[in-house]
This record gives sequence, C-alpha cells and structure tokens, in this order.
Amino acid sequence: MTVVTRFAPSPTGHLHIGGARTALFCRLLARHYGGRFHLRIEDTDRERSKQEYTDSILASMRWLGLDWDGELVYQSTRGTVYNAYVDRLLASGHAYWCSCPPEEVERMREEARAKGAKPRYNGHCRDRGLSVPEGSAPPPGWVVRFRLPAFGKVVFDDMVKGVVATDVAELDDMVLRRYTAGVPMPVYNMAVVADDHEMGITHVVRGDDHIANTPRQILLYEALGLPLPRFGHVPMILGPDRQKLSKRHGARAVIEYEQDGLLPQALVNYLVRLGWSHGDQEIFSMAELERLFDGANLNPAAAAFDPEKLAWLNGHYLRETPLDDLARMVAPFAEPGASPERLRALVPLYRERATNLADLGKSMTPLLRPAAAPPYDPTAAAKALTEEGKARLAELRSMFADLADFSAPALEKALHEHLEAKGLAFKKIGPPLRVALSGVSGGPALPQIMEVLGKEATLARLDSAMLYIV
RNA sequence: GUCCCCAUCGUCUAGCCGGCCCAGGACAACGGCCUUUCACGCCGUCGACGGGGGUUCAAAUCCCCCUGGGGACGCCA
Repeated sequence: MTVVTRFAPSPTGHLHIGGARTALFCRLLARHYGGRFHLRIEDTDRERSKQEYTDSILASMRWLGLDWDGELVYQSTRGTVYNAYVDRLLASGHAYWCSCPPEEVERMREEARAKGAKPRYNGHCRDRGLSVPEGSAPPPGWVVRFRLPAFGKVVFDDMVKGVVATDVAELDDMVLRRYTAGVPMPVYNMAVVADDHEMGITHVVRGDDHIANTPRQILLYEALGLPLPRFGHVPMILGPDRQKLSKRHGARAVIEYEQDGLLPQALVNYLVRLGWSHGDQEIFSMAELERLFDGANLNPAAAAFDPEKLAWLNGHYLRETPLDDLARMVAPFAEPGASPERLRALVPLYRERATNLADLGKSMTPLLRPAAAPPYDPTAAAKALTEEGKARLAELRSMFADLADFSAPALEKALHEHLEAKGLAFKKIGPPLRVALSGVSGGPALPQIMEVLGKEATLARLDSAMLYIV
C-alpha cells in the first residue's frame, strides 16, 4: 500500500514545535513506507493568513530537514474544487441553504447551553427548502449547511487513540460554505475533506485538538461516497508546567530555536521522542527514524516539554559535529570580525562546555578579542589577581618570555618545570594565570589557551593582569 | 455546562494480549572517579505504577467508580 501523508499548517503564525513534531511524524510515516509527504497551506481565512508566515513555516521545515514531495498546495487557490463538492452535497440533499443570521445561531447555542446540552445550531432551516438558482450568489448572509444524519454513531479506529466513537447527537449541522462579499468560501472541514481526497491522502496525522473534527469529516466522506483515510491524532505538547504551551514558556516557534543556536538534528531528535519511542533508545538520526518509525508505539498522552533534555541532546550533537563545520556554524554567534582561523582553533577547546551555538560563540569571546586584556569577571579577578597572584604572574612572564616553542605540549612542560623549580603547587599559579589569560575562572586547559593566543598576546595579557587593581 | 481524550520516577519514557517488574532506560538532582580549573566522559545514589473497588492462584498490566490533567463545543483553522 502506498502511504500518502500531509502536513497542513495555516499561515497565521510561525511553525511551532507542536506542528513541527506533527510534520515530522507525517514525513517519517510516509518515508518509512516509501510513500509521499505533502505540504498544504490552509489559508482560507484571508484575514489572518499572511505570506510572511507561509515563508517562515517553509523555512523552518527546510531547516529541520523536513522536505516535502510535489508542489505546495494553497487552499486559497482551490475555491472551485470546494464549490463542486458543496454543490454535490446540495444536489444529493446532504446539504441545505440556511438564512439564519449569526446572532440568531448564537442565541440557539445559548439556549442549548442553558438546557445543559452542548451548544449547537438547532436546524431551523433544515427543512425550509430554501433554494438559490444554480450559479447565482445567494442573498447576503446565507450559508450552506451539512444535513446531519438523524441518529447513529461515528466510529473510527485512531492510530494513536484506538477506537473513538461519537454520537451524532453531539454534533450539529455545520456550515460548509460561507460567503464573504459574495464570493464563496469553504469552511475548514469541507476544504480538508476535499483536499485530502483529491491529494490521495491515506493517513491523516494531526494534533489531537482536531479529534473533534474527525467525526464531522467522516460524515462528509460518507455523504460524498469517498473512501476513508486512516486517522492518527497525536497529543499536544505541554509546557514544563504541564499547561498549554504559551509565550510565557519561552520559545514555542522553531525559528526561535534556530536563533538560539540549536542544531536541527537535536530538535528533531528531541521532538520525535516526545510521544514516540523505540525501546530505550534516545539518539536517532533522521535516516534511522525513517527506518524505525512505522506509526506504532505512539503515546496517546500529552507530553511536557523539557528544555533541559533538549539542551543535553543539543550538546551531544554539538560534540558530534565535525570541527570545520562547527567553526563555520558558530561564526554568526561569535564576536563580529573574528577570524575563521581563530574560530576554528577555539572551537575544539570550547565545544564540550556549550549546549548551543549561542553559548559556544559567547564563551569564546575573551579569546577572540584582540585586546591586551580580556574582559575580567570581577569575582574571579578579585580572587585570583591578589598581590601574591601578581607576583606569580611576574615569574611566569619572564619564564614565558624566554620560551621559544609556544606549542601546547611545550608550554605544559615548561609550566611543570617552572612549578618544580619554584617548589609551588599548581593551584598557586593556575587561577591567576587563567584569569589573566581569559578573564574567567573556568575553561580549557591553560597550555591550549596560550597556544591559541600566541606568545605576544600571552605576555601582553600577563602584563595587563599585573596592573589590575582588585 | 456538555462531549471527547489521557493517567508509570520532577520530566520524556520501557513495560500494558496478567506472572520473567519488590518496575528498566534517558534528562534533571545528588555523590564519586577522571582532571593542575570548568566541562566532557565514566561509575553510583535518590526517585513512579493517582485513589478505591472488583476479576484472578497472580494486576503497573483486564473491568468499574472517583480524582486529577488536557482538549473540543465558530459563517477560525
């Protein structure tokens, strides 16, 4: 069987992580079975849809490596297709014209709610036999509604939730087509059914906030005599506090993670493990996922987003990235004007200490600046650059000044000999030297720092440190 | 309010067609090792089957109720 899936975002915002995971699942499922994965832009809401968001969503998809098959489908260009479907329903009696004004419908909903029932349209126009001549626009305010079966249950076997049943009594005669300024506009459920059928979608995988739409859509498939796809509703991603993800949880959009210096593989790996598992395995490459992800083992429960685990994964991928690549990737996050060579020399010294490109870039700043003195961390400097510390630095300075070979191994050896000659413990010279060189208390091994700095800058930084007033 | 969905460590999860589970892995936390710092890495510790009823020789695993959480109820998608 050919598997055809689709991701159908509406361009009313950037691609967020929940959507990204849904898209990932859809693509993996299609790839696993050698099928196709399509992308459809649901922009029937002309008010809220923005081209910039479509562009942003596409950019995030590409960044994550979620390429799609075939042409992009824009719902806004497919009005005639949807109209044909609604007309079919009208012709077969599965749909009818309704002239109830919105305020009236709202009143019906209130009425139902007051009776302790689910708010719904009461079917006022259902049997009024309202008609509109073929091909002409209806009077202002009229819509086309679906005629719900009188009774029965809609049952489907969800890929993640199992059997889900809904009584049609819970539903109402939904609007299928509305008109804005006389032009017919399909409503979500109608457009989705028409498109999923026309695009040959076999597996509809989407967020479970859509699960209530599924019975309505199934009814539409049935009224139209169309074969049903399989449905899979993946649970939502919650914030760390298990509340709906919102601005106050920090980054929601994929683009923000990109800007923070996250690696796409890390985000993909993190997202796929939220709601899916393969035994105890934690690390997966995209190729491996395509091989392993068959639509089974999907967790029906909502998952809380854990930034710490994402950071851990990103650190892992940072350490796996080839150094030359990493040096290029970190450049936009590092001190402007840093030379590529210097960056390349520093990346291996700092990458195991960083969890993202932004931190990595920032951590290298002291050794990237050409200045004779690094920016000093006041606490570290106060502790290390004491009178005694400065005296030690003076001794070191004259020792280094005479050193011809400034490679890390030679420096290491020289340092050891120096300590031995002076009868000193390393902790007497380590902290002052480190602060003099980098301004901070932690970081790469001293000889490595000095090798990258070079003799001239090393001596200059020692001189500056000796003048530092605590 | 009505309906739907969900429920294993703080978090992500394995296990869930019953016994191999006094519940396994990962992140976090804590301790140690490695290290002349900080990290990385390695080793270890802490830590969960929401509650109550059943069914059964046996339940995290099956059934019911409760509780808790989430979602949906648009001429938005």
